[in-house]
Amino acid sequence: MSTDAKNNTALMEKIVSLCKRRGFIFQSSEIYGGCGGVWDYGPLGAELKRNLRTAWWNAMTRDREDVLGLDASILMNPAIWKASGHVETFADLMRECSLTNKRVRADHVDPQDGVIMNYTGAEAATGWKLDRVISVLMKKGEHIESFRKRVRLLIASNAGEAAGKPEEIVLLGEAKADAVEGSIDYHPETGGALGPARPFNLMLKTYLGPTATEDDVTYLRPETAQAIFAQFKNVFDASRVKVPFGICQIGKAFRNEVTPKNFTFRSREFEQMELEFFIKPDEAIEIISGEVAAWSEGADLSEPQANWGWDLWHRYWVDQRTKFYEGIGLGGVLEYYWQTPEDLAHYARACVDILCHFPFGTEELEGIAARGSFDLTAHQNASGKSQEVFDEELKVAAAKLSDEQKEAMIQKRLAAEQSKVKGAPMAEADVRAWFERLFKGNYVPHVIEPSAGLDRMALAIIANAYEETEKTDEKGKKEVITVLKLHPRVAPIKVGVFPLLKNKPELVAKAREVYALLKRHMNVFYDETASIGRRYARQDEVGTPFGITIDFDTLGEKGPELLDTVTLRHRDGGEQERVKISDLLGKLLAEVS
RNA sequence: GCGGGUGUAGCUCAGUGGUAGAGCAUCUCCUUGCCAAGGAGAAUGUCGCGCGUUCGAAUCGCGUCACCCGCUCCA
Repeated sequence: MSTDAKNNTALMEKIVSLCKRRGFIFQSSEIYGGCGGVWDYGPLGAELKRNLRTAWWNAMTRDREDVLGLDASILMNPAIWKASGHVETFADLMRECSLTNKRVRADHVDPQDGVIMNYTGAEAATGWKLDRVISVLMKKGEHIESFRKRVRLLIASNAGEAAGKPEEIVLLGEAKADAVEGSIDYHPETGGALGPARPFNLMLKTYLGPTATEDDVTYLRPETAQAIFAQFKNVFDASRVKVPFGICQIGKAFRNEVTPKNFTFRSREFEQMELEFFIKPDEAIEIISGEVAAWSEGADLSEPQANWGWDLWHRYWVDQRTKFYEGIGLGGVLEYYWQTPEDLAHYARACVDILCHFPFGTEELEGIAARGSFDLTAHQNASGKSQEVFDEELKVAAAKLSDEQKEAMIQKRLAAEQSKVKGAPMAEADVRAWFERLFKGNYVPHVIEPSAGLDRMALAIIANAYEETEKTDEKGKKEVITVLKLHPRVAPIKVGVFPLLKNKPELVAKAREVYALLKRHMNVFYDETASIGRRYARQDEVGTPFGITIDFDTLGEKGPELLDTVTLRHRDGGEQERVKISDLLGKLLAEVS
């Protein structure tokens, strides 16, 4: 491992340790030896997550007029997961290459010809050993030396750093076995022997109903989005909204990750915050507004416009989400990855990953995808229930189009279908049928989906707030001071209240008074033990942005002008100011909300 | 899933076959007039879990669980 990587691993370990020590995050079921890939939030972690949830909910729905909230259940009719493609994609039997662990679908192995070569194991100069039989297919026409080189490379890449350089790996007990033709027991690319066929379903299976038969199988949702699509029509009908509008939801989702790792970053139970923002198809915009606005560098994205198509809406949401992250203190550490046409799923038109710097690398916090009408159409087809909306404005505008204008739109779309990078083009008859509905004012809305992970967000906040400084005291003793520079809006504790000395009842009484005053409005921590410096330090370590100290001036000992004033200490920089108790609440609320 | 590593007090770690330790943190009392001060005392672990070897296991062996690192996976 490089020095950087070691430092980053050490940093991550310190963060994990702080999280446990101070009650942010604990390992699940720890007293029973833990439980893989799941984590519990302690008192401070619960507050942090709650603050993030509230910030997201306010930004996405409460502060807007065009987004509605939803709170759907985790368990749903399994037909939803069939329609969405989740069951099909992950219920397949897969076989794993014994050399590289690359997986192939069991029913999709191309037949191979060649000679089977067996080895009893392998070893390396580093002392590393592989003590199991390796069976690899030497393909027809492959030279024995290039074959051996290839095997060494595959072994090295799977063993990681322990095995050292590939060319220094020694293959043991080489033995030529049978020649095979049309064998489906070897990986088509690597030639490694394939293991038994096993299901690799990333969804957590459960039984709905006490009889627990195969008929009762359902899944814990692997994402919250599908519930929004499934309830789209109900929300639409119940809320007197018009497209464009959105539905957002916060909730738990579950995935049987093969390898949970990086603390809470990839876990099997996690919380998502998702918005499905429904928009008109571009063709509808063209009919109503005459044209679809084009994006250019520096375009004004602050206020949505009637002539925006999916591209501008997509960029608008990237902009909105960026502003959100800036508002919780993650502004400076974000990166963006615009997926290329090759990266994109066949139904997606564009997808931006918002990435954030973590000690273990730059990883995805949120994905913002333009998914067209893929999801609603899939549910419309599978359920047989129309997911179309009727748009009066569109119907009126379409009625004014000439037949030539209509045909020109159809031709334009047909050409676009032919030049698709991924997926089959839509048949002409289907395109014409779709326009037929559109001209009458009916369409299935398209969607922009900003999908964020709450646990990742919480981890990003903690990791990026973590700061160590070395301090030397009067005796020359060096010590490391840890500060979590959390944004006041997300900090679990907003302010600490301290009497300067606990053996002076007047100070304690006054401090309790201030504590009671603030407590009803924010999370406040009262502390009277140990020295004032230590109390400040304790709060710095958990990211409390403010400290209030009640001293003898507060009691009026230095004159009436300081009576009922306190020291307000700022975590970042440590500067102090004298504030009247009556001004405290307003001043603090402005900072923390 | 494969390979490597780790697992001892809340945290960081020492302890390699013979009665479980240190520093920090925690709690109590005293002291303390603004940035991890000092004193006195207290509490805290069947050494991840199970099985085995041994007169005797934190220590040796096997298994298992969890975490970390490297592969792999991540719709």
